[in-house]
Amino acid sequence: MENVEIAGVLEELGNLLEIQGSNPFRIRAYRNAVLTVRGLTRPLAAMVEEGEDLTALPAIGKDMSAHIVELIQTGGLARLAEVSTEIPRSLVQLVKLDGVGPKKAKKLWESLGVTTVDELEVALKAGRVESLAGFGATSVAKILASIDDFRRYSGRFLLSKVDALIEPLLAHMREAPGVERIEVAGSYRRRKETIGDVDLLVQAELPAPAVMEHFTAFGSVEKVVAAGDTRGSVVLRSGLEVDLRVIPARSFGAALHYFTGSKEHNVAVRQIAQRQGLRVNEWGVFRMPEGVDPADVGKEDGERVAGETESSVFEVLGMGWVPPVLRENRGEVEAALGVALDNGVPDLVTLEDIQGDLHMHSTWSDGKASVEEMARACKARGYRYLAMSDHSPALAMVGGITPERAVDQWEEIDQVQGGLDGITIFKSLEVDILRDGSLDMTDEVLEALDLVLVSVHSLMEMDRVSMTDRVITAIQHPQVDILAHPTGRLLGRREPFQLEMEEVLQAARDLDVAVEINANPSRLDLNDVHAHRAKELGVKVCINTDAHSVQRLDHMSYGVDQARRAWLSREDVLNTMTLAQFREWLERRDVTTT
DNA sequence: GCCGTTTTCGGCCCGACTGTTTTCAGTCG
Repeated sequence: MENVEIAGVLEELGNLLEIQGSNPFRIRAYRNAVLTVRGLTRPLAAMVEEGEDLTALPAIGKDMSAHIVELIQTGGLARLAEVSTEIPRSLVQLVKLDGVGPKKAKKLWESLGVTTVDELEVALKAGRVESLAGFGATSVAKILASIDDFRRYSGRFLLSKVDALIEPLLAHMREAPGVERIEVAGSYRRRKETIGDVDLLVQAELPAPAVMEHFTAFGSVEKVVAAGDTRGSVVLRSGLEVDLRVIPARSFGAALHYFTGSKEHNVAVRQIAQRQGLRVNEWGVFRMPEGVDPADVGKEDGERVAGETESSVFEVLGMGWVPPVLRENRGEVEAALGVALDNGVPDLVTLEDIQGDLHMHSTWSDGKASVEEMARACKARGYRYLAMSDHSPALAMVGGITPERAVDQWEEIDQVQGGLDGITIFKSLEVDILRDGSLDMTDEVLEALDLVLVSVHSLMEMDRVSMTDRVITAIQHPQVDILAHPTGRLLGRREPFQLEMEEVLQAARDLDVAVEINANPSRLDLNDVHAHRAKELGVKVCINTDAHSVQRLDHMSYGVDQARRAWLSREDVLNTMTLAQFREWLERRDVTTT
């Protein structure tokens, strides 16, 4: 059993215990164990195999260790089976709804027999919830709205989750007999924020029954939906559907292009081909014989002119190769043809271009690692600078930094800096934007900081006009440098709050404030569309991880993918600057006022 | 349920907001 699956089971058990009303500290123990398991780089199954003591891991004690061993050895967990006889497992879905927590879920179940989101919707609409103690008309409306959000995202997986789920599958498939090459196509290859299902392409000579057999025999397969000669489809225990296609070498590039999509991109490319008397499908690019009805043509009829490599497909159509992240039919086809843009498809920013991470937390607020650990980890990632930006006091639950403690933290930063060369630590804070747009920190501290990030963490249900005023008021403060996670969205969990992004971006341009692409895979906020707009307006975009642990500094790649999907180049991104350039940027207002 | 230790059990991040109440439980972060 894979680590992600183990984490999933422990998480579900913890959630069920919470609904049952179990000791809250026991619940937290489960959550902490889940964090540990998710953060491991080695498979627990291998550690158990080698007889390692799992209780040496943080947050894993006697019971958790036993749970994990049981899961690995039996594939199941008796404790979970036991709990699910007392309480329906589907109740954990209710808790994911905004406005429904464990107590309300339990009440809905005990009073009305509601066990699923569908049943809850029926009960809400029948007016049976409103009369329950603790519920009212307002909460009914709120829950109904969050059911809509829930539906919109159900069945989709975060890109980071898919990364974790398919890595073992890819390793498994590399060992299949006759496999020459493996690629993941689809929205995964385009690096979309969420993924519906996974399209796996395998290059092998047909027929290749052993490849399909190997595929369906993968350990995490729950259900085999289809298993033919060239195409198979399975559902993994995680609920992720994976389609496999076996493709001969001569067609691999064409298939990779075809199955990478997007559908809209493919349509546009096929139109280009048609104008040139060419036909593009997943088997290749073909020149059609004169005077033949296309309806009578087989999949590989005509003269094959391309298909073995993906770039050959573009080339034969007179196009440059288009990076998958751009294939949304948003101008990339024209750009690759050299008709819409002078310089074709832009040179996109890469992870290697990133010189620093300007948003992260330490144990001074809710981070897991010390200032020194974070700084050393940034240095290990090749960065030249970082900003230590813990929370301000309005986020009391995370122990935000008061003006007094800020001064103490600076001392520690100076000490760490003194023992560390090759990387520069900027003193920063992620300051809360309060209801009226004022900032949750004294001007004295703000002026003393190297860099100020601001963000909204509360009162997210304001109307569009008030929220827009609030954010613009905040960035008008003369010390503000970066607007962090501008819309507050949490993929699959919370919609972005109401915000007139165009006004905010224009204000950011006028005020010379940068906007963030938060690289946390659950946020990716700004989205690709807004980040692209920022580029058009000349607003600097900053890609930050918002890491709360050393491990999560690696989320940077998700932020870079998002920036690439937004067409951003190195020069559009603030933290690709050299240290000297960035220092200069920090002084930009002083320069313009003199 | 984990952890650390005062080595065998007590501590474990908690304040703001909301909608429901009529003094606060539940949710959120």
